[in-house]
Amino acid sequence: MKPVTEPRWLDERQARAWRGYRRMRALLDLQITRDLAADSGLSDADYDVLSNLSEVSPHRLRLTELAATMLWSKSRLSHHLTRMQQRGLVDREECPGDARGSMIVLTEAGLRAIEEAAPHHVESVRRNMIDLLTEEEIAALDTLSHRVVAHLSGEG
Amino acid sequence: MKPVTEPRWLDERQARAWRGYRRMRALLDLQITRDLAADSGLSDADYDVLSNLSEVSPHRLRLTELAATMLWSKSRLSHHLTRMQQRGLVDREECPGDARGSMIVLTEAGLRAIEEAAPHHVESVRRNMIDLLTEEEIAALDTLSHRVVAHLSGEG
DNA sequence: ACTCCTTTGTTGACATGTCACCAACATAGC
DNA sequence: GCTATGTTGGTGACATGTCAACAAAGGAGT
Repeated sequence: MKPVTEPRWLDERQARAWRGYRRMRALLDLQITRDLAADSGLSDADYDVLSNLSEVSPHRLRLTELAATMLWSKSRLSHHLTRMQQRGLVDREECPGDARGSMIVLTEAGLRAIEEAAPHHVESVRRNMIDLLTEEEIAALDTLSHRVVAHLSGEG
Repeated sequence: MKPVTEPRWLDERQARAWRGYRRMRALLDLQITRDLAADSGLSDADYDVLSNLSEVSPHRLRLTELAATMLWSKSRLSHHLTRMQQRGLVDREECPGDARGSMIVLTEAGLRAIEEAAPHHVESVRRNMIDLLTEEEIAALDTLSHRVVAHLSGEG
């Protein structure tokens, strides 16, 4: 009276693809983190924060907005920003029109950091992933990932 | 005298693919972690450890071996095993033939845990990823990921 | 204005991962 | 046997992430 339904195990190719994805994910992460640290002294998290801030017009965002964009919890972001603020990469400003709010601002040093880091980072991404793929594979990855993202964003 | 070479930025499709991959990675992780915790009370890390142990013949591995398979540092694994050991999922035994060594053994409870977790986990993997992809996309992901893994394993 | 509910960002306690270092041991070459 | 060197697993200090609780505002309905 236990087995609800026989589980639909993955077939060989699916299993290979899944394991490959997981392993690529792990190794790629390690390598890109290493490169980033060596080239720029930034962590992945630092780079993400700086990158998102530098991509908006007056280099500033509400904490909540930034957290939503990055798929981070507000708590995690707040903690991390405290550390980045101590290093002078970002700053907190009062939010006009909402006294609770906190505006996260890219500092001069932060801007310089991301501008110096970006070229190296792109090189790393190319070297370790993008340049290893064919046009078709890039297209497939594009389509496939956006479909999965849509699924995961849409429902729970 | 600054710019070494003009960085080879990603073109539009490459950038879309890269961002999509990153976002899929983040969301998929969150979802699978949530499902795993809800269905089995295990973390990703727990599942990985148990899964690797259950896949070898006498359900036991040297710590170093296990760490290498999982791409974890020995330190991380040692810490995590201490916690899992306190929960009764694994055990440490002396290693015959190498007095330094530590054999990591799957306990009865650990075996039961992974056996109960596996079907739910596969369902989650299917629902959130595999079943969303076409045959061709799975094939592409398989090929592509193994090429990247080979690159990252081969050299630094 | 007042109540009720939500949102915002922060904090502290705790879980987890990283790093540098260490003691115990194995192994090779002498 | 003995020494030099590398390996194994563990440890503590610290960096980072998670979670629940919180104070301070905002905002809707009346």
